[in-house]
Amino acid sequence: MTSYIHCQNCSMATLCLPYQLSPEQTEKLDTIIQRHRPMQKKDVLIHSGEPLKYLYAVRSGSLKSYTIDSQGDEQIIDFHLPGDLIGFDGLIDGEHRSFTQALETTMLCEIPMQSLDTLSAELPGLRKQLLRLMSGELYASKTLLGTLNHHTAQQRLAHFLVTLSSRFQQRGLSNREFRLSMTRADIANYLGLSVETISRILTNLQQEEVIRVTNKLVTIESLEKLRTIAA
Amino acid sequence: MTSYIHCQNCSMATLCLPYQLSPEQTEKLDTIIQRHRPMQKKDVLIHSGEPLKYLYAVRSGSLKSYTIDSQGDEQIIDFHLPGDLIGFDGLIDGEHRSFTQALETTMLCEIPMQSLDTLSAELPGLRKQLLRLMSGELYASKTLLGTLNHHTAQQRLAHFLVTLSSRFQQRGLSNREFRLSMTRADIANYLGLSVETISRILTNLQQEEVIRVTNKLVTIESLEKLRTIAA
DNA sequence: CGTGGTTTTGAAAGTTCTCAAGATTAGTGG
DNA sequence: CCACTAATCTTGAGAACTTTCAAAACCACG
Repeated sequence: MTSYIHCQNCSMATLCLPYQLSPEQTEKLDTIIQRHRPMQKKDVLIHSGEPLKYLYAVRSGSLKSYTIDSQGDEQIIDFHLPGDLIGFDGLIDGEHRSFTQALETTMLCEIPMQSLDTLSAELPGLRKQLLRLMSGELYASKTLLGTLNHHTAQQRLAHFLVTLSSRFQQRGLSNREFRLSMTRADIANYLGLSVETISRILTNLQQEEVIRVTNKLVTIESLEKLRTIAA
Repeated sequence: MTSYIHCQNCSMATLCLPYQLSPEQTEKLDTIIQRHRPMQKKDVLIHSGEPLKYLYAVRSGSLKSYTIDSQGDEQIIDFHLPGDLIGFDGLIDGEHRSFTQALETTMLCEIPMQSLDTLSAELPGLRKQLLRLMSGELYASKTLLGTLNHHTAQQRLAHFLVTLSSRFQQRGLSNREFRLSMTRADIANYLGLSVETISRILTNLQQEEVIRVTNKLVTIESLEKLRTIAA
């Protein structure tokens, strides 16, 4: 056993493709997976329009996905945390549909699409998990749509923080205290608000003793209150 | 050959699961597909929380999918046209995540999820198309997210009409003139606007000679202008 | 320790919403 | 086929929320 990372000993396995696979099957999956070179903050992993040869799984760090609109502006559509898979939106026609950029130092696994397809013919659990992961992303995206459509700025930001909190918890991290790897501008863009509004609401939530914010570090003082606001 | 509908002679086949399947494979797919009883306007096909046993393909008519928020209000997340598949958001845990209701008289095909999975092990083209369809829905959902987030009410509605137009065109119908099976309130809800705003903007677009609206019937007088506005 | 990027805060300006009422359309039963 | 009722749609005016513009404070990196 080398010190290299394998699906068999990856702490994100239950969130990722191996979920539902037996140890032997996981080993099989592991053989098709490659490690990607480490990425530094601001490095771009995927350019929109590129052929989709690989899916990527986040091992550590975080990234944002975005499109560029007709005026050349970014439209952030996703933040990726460890255990997330990246690239599903390109399966329509085999071309990536968005850009993906590292928000901090980030490690990734690289999964050749073709091998994955071949293997999924053989492993029902893998097929199922692929559909589950896409379905989950679809669900998150539609939920977000509902949230943004029908909620105030404060509710949107609260929803964002609650969602982040539970994603960190799923990953074995604290759901009460975490670091925002994205800027306020990124959050604003993602939620369809202005930077100033994000800043003001963070200040408000702090005054109401729902959260505490120190630069990038967020401490949730009352998750209950935050959930109530988000509802 | 009976008069019954089969995948082999369905005009929506290229938008639906049979895309990429050979005639023999399509026939195989057809054997697992059942016809669903016709639905009338306001009939509810799917209740949120129900176990997902079937995916549904729209043959004719249209439907809306929505969730109910904590205040008991509808949040419309999708409109379904012929050729669309319904149910993908429930694959996470085998439970439907939203309600789906007919907007008019509607015919559906019923696809048992289990048989579909079994068959997809055998047919790579079916696997691929399943992923394509989900990916397409994901892409549409994220694009919409970007649109709603960063655009004005007029841009949103224009985008909605342009998207509908091209969906009708894909289905062999006119992209210049079509009937809105949903109410203004449904559109407003979907786009995160108020009914009044929808009404006002439709009037504006008419005055600017971009579209003509007579009740439910929309005629696009300048698709080019509409696209420019939507951008 | 300076420089650039990020965040915060204030005040004015816009866009969209809410409320209210009237007009039109669709659906139902006689 | 008409009349009636409920639902949908339109239009106006004031209110509310969020944005934009502007400037200062803060942080991070070389």
